[in-house]
Amino acid sequence: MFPLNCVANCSALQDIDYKKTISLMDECRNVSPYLSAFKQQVEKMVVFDDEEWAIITTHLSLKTLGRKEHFVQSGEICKALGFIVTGSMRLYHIKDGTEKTSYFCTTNDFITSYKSFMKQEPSVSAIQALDDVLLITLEYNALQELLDNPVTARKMERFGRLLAEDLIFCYEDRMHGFITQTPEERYATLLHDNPSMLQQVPQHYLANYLGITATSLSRIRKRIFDTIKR
Amino acid sequence: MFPLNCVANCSALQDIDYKKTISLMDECRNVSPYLSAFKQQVEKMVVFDDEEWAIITTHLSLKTLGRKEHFVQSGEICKALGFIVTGSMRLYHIKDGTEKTSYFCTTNDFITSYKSFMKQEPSVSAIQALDDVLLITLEYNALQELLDNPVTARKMERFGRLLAEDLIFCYEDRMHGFITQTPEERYATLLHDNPSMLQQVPQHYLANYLGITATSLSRIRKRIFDTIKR
DNA sequence: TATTTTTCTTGTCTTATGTAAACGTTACAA
DNA sequence: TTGTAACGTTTACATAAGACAAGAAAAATA
Repeated sequence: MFPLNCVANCSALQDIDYKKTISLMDECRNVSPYLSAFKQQVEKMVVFDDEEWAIITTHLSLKTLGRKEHFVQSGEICKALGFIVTGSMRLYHIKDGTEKTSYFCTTNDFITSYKSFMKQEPSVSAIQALDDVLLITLEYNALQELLDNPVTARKMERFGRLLAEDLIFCYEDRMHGFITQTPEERYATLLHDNPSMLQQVPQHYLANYLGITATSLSRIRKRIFDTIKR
Repeated sequence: MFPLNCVANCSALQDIDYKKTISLMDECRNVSPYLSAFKQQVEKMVVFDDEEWAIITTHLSLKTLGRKEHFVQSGEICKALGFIVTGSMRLYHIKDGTEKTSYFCTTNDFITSYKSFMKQEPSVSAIQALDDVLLITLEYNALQELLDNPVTARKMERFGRLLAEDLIFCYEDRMHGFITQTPEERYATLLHDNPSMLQQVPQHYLANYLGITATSLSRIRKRIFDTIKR
């Protein structure tokens, strides 16, 4: 297991020094010990053979983020697609100076600021670690190389398509909830479909995700749990 | 120009007879006169050469829908990806017996019930024509053939990826609106970014799209236009 | 352990929204 | 012309949500 605590111990360092430290540490680190979960998730979509994996692997990097560190800042270009080996993250927007969380990712999920990454333009959203996080990353240039390489091109296009489609399915469901359900129904649905998320994530983040305020979510919870008791 | 009025004139016929009529009419119709707009939109994403277009074209069909006719019904498997040559359509869900519109498409847009089409499973949403509509369609099996054909496979995978990505960009923006904006701000944004849509679409559909009731939208409009007058 | 920060709940007040129903207008068909 | 259906607006009323503030509880940190 990767010693995540060594990251946490550095968290008093300033942002910039800290990042340098990590990137130097990364140089010495090989992706391979953490590849199995990554391969497993990728091969749910496309099965690559050994030759292809050999190429892909050389295009991957490891990245560690301490709690509250950013994968992308708002206004920055998102440089990589991430795969979360351990930990969890949130995606948020800034509105009137306050943060609005709109998405969560956890172990075995892929994460990126999609439009920013694919178009290499400044991101409107930021992505931040909720815990200490270990990521496998695929940088934009590395992805382009895999899409250009005749050995990997065809399957990488397909992988990209299926990854995008999964995100669409997720958005379709979520949008469906916003259009057809009340905030209370959306919370109840989440409680039913994804109870683990509710325990891992601070409520005020969750409130944003549901499109309401933290105050309102607290009252919804009270309403629901009072009803259950009765 | 395609004589859409001939479709409208049949609209008194029962659903099932009507559909038969149209499908018979379709047999005699060649896609080619309507291809240019389609090609233009596709080639914003991927440029196909003549040999590839020749193959693709044989996999396309034409479909006409009269006003209020359905492209997909809720619970049905969505059989095709559509490209709107003329007309406009809406996507809606049913909640407590009432319809909730969640998406609009118009000329030069691609439309499908994504999850249903890609997984060939029953659709949770329905897609209906708002006008008389002329569509170029690509059926699921035809798409699979293009993805299997070595001549077209690589570029079709890419086309699929880029089409999916465009939809993600659209969802990202929309979700951003739901998380960070009030209904009034969402309406104002739409008024600014897409004024033509507001004029083409009935307000009660628009209200659903914004996540509010028609009553509330009417009040919002009154507030906004009163403010402008002052 | 003690202290600080973050998170959650509660209360009050104000405002926006949903529901349901009524009304006027328009488009279309009988 | 008349009738019907669809659409947009308005009203009254009840409810829920937002803003703001205070305090409790929990978690992170020293």
